[in-house]
Amino acid sequence: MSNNDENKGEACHRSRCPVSCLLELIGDKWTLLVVRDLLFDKHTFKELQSSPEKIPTNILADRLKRLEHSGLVRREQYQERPKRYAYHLTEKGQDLNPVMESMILWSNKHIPETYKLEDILNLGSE
Amino acid sequence: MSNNDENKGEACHRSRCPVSCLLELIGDKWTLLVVRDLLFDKHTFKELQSSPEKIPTNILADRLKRLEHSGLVRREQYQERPKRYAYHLTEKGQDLNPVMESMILWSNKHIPETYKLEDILNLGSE
DNA sequence: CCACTTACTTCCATTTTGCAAGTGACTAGA
DNA sequence: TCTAGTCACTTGCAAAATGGAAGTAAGTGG
Repeated sequence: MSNNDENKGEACHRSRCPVSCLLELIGDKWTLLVVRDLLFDKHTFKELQSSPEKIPTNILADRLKRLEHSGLVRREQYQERPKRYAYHLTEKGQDLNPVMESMILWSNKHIPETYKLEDILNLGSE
Repeated sequence: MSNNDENKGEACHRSRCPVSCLLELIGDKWTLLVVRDLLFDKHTFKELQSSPEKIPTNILADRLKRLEHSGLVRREQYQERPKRYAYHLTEKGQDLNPVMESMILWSNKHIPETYKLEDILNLGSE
């Protein structure tokens, strides 16, 4: 990361459309799954890696870096020796909750067999 | 559409997570922009092509096919000679509106200079 | 006939993905 | 001390996806 990269949180946008701009941050098959897991109290690399969709580790590392760079996620050391890191959503990241919720509602209506919100919470505590 | 195509709207999912399943349909940088345009009354290939993000034509054709295949979009001929086609959202596709709205709210809050909903509607009528 | 339009398709170099294997730092046990 | 194991990644590489440009098919209008 050079100095030039840092002054703007983001690179130049394709347009000023809010949908387009958000898609530049989360527009792919994996990023929102990471956000989902962070919302549902998974915080270490290991925990994020072990989700049922089986995200490849290089993709996970990349997405965490991007999310951190775009200010949605904060990486913090939770242990000194050996050094271990945990990832947490910033407020900006947590604000994606309504997006996530509307997506869940859509899928529950249109894709049979998808887990309801309660199912997800129950699964998490098993 | 044959009977065979219909029973499988989709291939096998990565998981039964509603977020993951929806991402298999719209999880990329372009698909939701097409849905956005269809929501905002753009219906021909030409119109969709001319959005400010400048989607490549091969990607647009591919995304329209996928959206049609997953039942979010319907392709219909609106003119006989020469044959011309228009794309419209099905009810399933229109139901993505709340997702779109929550995304717009997020961007308006967190990304400066993004258009508000009114701005978008005004631009459309110019 | 020629230019022009719409709705795509094809070609191909570059980029991104996805899988497997490897690395570095450390701990705990024989 | 040697060995195995854990966590948090990184690296290598083949395969797939993307993006830009050019081409094509089917028409219209002059």
